[in-house]
Amino acid sequence: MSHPLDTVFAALADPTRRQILTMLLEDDMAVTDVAQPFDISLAAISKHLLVLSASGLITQEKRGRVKWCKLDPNAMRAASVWMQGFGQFEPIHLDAFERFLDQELNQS
Amino acid sequence: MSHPLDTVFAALADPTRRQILTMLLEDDMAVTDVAQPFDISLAAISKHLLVLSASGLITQEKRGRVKWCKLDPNAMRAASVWMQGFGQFEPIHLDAFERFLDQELNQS
DNA sequence: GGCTTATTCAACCAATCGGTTGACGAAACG
DNA sequence: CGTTTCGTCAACCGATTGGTTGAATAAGCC
Repeated sequence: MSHPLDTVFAALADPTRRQILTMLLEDDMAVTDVAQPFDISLAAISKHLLVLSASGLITQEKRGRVKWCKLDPNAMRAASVWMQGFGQFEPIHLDAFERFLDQELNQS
Repeated sequence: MSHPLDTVFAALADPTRRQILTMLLEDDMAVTDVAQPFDISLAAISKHLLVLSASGLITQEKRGRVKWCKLDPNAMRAASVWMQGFGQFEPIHLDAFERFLDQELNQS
């Protein structure tokens, strides 16, 4: 019975889990493949993935004997929105938007 | 020897600490005043504030016998940038930017 | 000087966390 | 069929966490 943001931020607080998330950014992965770059046990990785899916940061789908892990952007978006709600700093991706803006302005 | 994001996200994972941060959004506060809305001990609040300042989310300055707590946006910005670096979702404040964009495009 | 207020320190506690190991279940291979 | 591969489960471990209390420090007030 804890706030969703509790579990999302807690999940993000661990460097192994953050690295897993960045790996999943490239492509969906099976549990064993996720574990490959780390030198901790497969069981430990399995637990990390459980934490990530419990927080909603990833989803897991079992096809045959392999379980596929994929990013689910919703939870991280919620956390990001909470932060932005703070309004203490300029919106991110300003650069990208300015480039886009320049492009739009100069093409006509 | 942990990554800065470890401590920032860990600090954000606690609802009491997040509430303290939102309180500090209104104004700087003394430790005792921070503690007032919570029904946990002052010592517990003091520890929470230590966690927040260790992570860089707030700074504390002692003037006389009272210690003032104020938000420091840098740490949260770093965390927000990390999230946005994921690029899995539209940048927040898109609305504001689109309004700005429209304005720029239509004024010439 | 003596009381009061502000805050931290120190010791303790139960619960959670990140990791291990070994056994287990279930799907694929030959 | 037997074996290998994929992944989880269960029990355990030491460290950390969020809380408590009571004492200690330090600054302001009358």
